[in-house]
Amino acid sequence: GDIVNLVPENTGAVKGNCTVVDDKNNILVLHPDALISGTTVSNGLGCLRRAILNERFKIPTNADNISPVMLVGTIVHSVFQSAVKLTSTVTRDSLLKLAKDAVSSRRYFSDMYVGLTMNTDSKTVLAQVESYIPQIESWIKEYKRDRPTTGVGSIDFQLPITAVPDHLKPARGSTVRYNASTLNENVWPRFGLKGKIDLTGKFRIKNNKTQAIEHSILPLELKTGKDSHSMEHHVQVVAIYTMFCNERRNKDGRPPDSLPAGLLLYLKNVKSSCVPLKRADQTGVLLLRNKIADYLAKTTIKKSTTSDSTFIPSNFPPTIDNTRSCQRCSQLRNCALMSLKAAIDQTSELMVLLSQIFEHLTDTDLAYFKHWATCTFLEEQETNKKEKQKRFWLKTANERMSEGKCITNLEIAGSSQPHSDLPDSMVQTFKRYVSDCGMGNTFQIGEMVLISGTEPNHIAMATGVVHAINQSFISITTDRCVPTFWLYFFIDRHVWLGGISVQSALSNLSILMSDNPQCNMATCPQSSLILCFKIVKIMTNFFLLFIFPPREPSFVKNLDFVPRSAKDEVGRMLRGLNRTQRQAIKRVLLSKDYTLVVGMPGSGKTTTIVAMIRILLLCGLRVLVTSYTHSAVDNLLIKLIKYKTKFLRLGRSGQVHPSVHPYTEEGLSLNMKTPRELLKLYDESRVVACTCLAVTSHAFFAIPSQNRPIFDVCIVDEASQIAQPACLAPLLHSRRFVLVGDHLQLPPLVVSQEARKMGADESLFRRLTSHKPALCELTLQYRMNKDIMELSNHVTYEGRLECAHPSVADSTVKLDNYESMKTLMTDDTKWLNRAIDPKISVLFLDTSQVSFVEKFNQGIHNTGEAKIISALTKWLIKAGCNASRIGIIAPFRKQLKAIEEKLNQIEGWCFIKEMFRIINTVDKYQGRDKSVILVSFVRSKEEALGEKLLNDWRRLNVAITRAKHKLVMVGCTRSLMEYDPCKKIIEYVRSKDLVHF
DNA sequence: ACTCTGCGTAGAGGA
Repeated sequence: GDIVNLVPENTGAVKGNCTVVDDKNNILVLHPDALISGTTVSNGLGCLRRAILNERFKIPTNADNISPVMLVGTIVHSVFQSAVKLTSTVTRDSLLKLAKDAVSSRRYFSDMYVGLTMNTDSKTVLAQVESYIPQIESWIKEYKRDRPTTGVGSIDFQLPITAVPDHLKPARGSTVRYNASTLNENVWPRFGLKGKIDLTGKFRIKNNKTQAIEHSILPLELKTGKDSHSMEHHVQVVAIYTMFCNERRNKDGRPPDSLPAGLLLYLKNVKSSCVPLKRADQTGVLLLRNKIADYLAKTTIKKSTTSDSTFIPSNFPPTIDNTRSCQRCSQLRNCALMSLKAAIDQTSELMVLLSQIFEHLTDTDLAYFKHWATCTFLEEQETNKKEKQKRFWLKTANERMSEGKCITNLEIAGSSQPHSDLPDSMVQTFKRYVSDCGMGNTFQIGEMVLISGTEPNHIAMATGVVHAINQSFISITTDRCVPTFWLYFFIDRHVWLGGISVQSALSNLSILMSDNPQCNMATCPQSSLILCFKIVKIMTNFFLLFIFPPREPSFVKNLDFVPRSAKDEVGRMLRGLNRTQRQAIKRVLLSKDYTLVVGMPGSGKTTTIVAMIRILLLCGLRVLVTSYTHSAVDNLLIKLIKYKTKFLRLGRSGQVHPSVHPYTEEGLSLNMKTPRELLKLYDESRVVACTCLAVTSHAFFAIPSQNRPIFDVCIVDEASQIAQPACLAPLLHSRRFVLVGDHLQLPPLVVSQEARKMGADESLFRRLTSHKPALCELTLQYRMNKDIMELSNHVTYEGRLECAHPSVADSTVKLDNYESMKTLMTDDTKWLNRAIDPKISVLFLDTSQVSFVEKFNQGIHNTGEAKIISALTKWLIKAGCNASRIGIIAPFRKQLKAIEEKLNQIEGWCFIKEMFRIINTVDKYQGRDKSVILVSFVRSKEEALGEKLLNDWRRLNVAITRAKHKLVMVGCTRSLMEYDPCKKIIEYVRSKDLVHF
């Protein structure tokens, strides 16, 4: 069942109906849609296991992201590329200027920041970069032949004859034309490989066999380190890049005698060589690639032999057991963790090495890792199944176009322009060659896209971000000039393939298992997986953290630590809050380790967090604010802005809410000249906000562990919706933390049933709710009137919800035209009358007698219910209810579509629905409310329904707690009685006579 | 076949 791609090379190898694939003929690519990077393959040359671990645990285990040496290498590359592009004569001074510009470029700010934390300042970096200038100068002087007539970006090089393979001699004496207009090109070929070429050029050469003059496009790979001429370099550079370059650029596939070769330049001693691509190299590389792709595609999970119910991934490459190389392997800890102790031969030398990794860990600690790693792998496996369908190159451009994921028939409109705000960025504009249908709605500004040429081999030439778009033009921000070899282009939405959630989950777990004192575990006498906390003294003399078994939270006795100067202000702020909110904040202030704040629906959770942040600041504490989604983080920040509280928002500005933009790193560092200023900004920010996943990847947190930024308090909003491994990251950077959420609302989304059975949807919040002293409940709510609240109290909250105010309890929907409209209603529309009547706050419209049966067509939907909902909506608007105050909820996406179709007749509906996000799934409605909520339950079937979405208490709870004044539910009670949560709702509304047939 | 968000990326060099 595995999918392969056959790359036909030699038609002679076809025998009858069969195509021969062997060491001499043709090439087979396994899982061709899994694109493996060139570095991963060359990594696999030394140790396959390490290559896989590198992919799985993307974030380096030693927490030092980029070493100063690497930084220098990166910058030298960019200086070299700029130097090649120079149209004026290259002088020592012009090169020095390039070096200076590169070192102070904003592009390397965050890397330079990491350097600073390791005592490497920009001066040191510049000095090292400058040491390469003479080499760059001599290389360019030797090979560059300026030809002003060829125009900008076209440069001729002369290469030494010895650099060219024997059978091919440069045409006309010794001159080889080298057109260096493409730098740092993306590589995504059909061999299932991806990568970036430093420099691509066009050769004009004479073939000694045929005497013909050929043009061949060759890649050049630059190395600034030692001229090791290692296997790795040859594999990465020559085999992979050459294979690709030849494939993509030299038309008609590969004429047998054209020049498949690549150039390798070691800049340190200016040694360049031309390495021809041999068939054996090519097949060798692809065999290795195929192995890696197979390991990555199938992380089969096996039941372990031990008694516990966890699984271990069985399809993992073996250890190489070479102590010399293993010793300094950056993946050593992860290698050990994936070996899970028992699997390694006890007598091997490697065992000694690995056992050191485990020394500080107990079996319980390891079981925790094993449990969550297993859940993560299971989840990945399930996601992979779906992701495969997303892989866009398996469909034609026109198919993608019709799905709104692609814009075809684009041509270049003018040359790349420098971006006005972003340094080092270019903007390339395209225009639609045919204008039969517009493209205005295809993409949004800020979205990531891929730019491709029209030839099948020219997929993903460059990546970029949508800068502007209208019906006929689209402009893309890229970090370099878009190659313009082709006439026509298409632009695709960037589909994300690598599971960042997998990588970050595994990395977080790995860090938790590290020897870092902040992550220390304690022995657990009880059964595993009960995460809890132990106070461990760490080097900063503060405390944390994770441990099993459950440890009760601890508190200080009083609030004496609040600075005298702040007391009045703190008191004033506390008085502005209600009873339960005040208690929660006091609890947080007194806490030594952790607090859980249960924010029930409409209880002013955001208000409380905002007040909490401001009070913590007044107490002189530094606060980290996170949540899983950007919108949740920004939701808090927007309120914080109103109080003029300063903060630093980390994260891609395209994802950040526009009103928070001035506070993003990009916004705040706009006029910065040196990385030192960035360091200052980081150091001085008392409130830092970002998503959980950003913590695992952002440079702010990436500095070496002993200097890792430690916050006094970390606040995690919507914590009940965050998967446990993802939630760990921010906590590892704080001394104590506050989780805010509601475990009676929706849990983290887990797609794998198996993982869910193992408890993968248990958030850290939920896990810790068993520690009652840590819990504070915000029970006073400002949203629902008493009838709606009572329903929720009955179904979920067991009477704990209270209205914060009598005005909340008694409020009803405002319908100015209701009375005049009532006269229009007949007996036939009695149900409508009852549903709209402002005095009735909760009503269940039972469809079981009219048999509105659900249908399945790319999703479950129910047209009958959709009709009812749209009729209700129209009448509500007529009765004087502003559309913005109406919310429509269904559990299934397809039903939303069905409802939308019915509502499209309303004038200006498209605009209104987008503007006020009226129609959405239950899951997406969490955290929001509307005056009137219409719920369509959809499910109605003759036979049994089975356990599905509606069987989750928490989803039902979310659905019924979104309405302030009016909640109308539409559904087939006969079918819904199958679900216990629905049954409870139906029994309640029946008992109160709130059902209409 | 329900529900769906988060990531810039691949390589930068060392042994």
